[in-house]
Amino acid sequence: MNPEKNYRVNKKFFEKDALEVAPDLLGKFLVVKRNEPLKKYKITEVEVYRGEEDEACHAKKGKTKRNEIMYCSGGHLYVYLIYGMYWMLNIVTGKPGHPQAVLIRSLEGLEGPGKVTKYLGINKSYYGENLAVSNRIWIENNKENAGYTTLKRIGIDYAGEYWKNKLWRYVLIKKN
DNA sequence: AGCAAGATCGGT
DNA sequence: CCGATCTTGCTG
Repeated sequence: MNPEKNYRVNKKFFEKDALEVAPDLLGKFLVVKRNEPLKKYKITEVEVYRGEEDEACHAKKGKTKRNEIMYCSGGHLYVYLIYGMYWMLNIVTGKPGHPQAVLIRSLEGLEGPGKVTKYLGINKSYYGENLAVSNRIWIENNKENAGYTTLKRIGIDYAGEYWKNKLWRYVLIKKN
């Protein structure tokens, strides 16, 4: 009997559309196994990048060596370096051939996508990792229901107004 | 082969 | 507001 198995989010969860997965990720736990003891970090802010038509999405110009994992089935990790310094942690969602991913922007007490990866030690070696089966990173369910707000995405001035204005950033409402 | 840009962050 | 820092992808 492996207790971990009862809590890990399965493959099916990630194979839904990014716009459905993103809000459902809020409140759940990101678990990274490095040095014991195992720690769980509550996901508090995520952002959706969805499809080749999305001007802000890395798949906007089709498949490349960097973004090819986005064309795979949901549950894989899309990790890339930005500004030569910060790793961005994304969870691929949806079905194969429909490039989309959810960026993990903040964890409880750890705000900022660059800080999340730096603190957790996420780097290129996590590219393509499968959250459904990996033994060093996965997502765990949380029973508490999560209220959230939607906002515009950050840092995508290069995308046109239409895509810039999409309310594809999801933030967990803090409870007092 | 060369170059511009980038889903960020911390310090002025 | 500005610089750090380097991989990627586009151009020639």
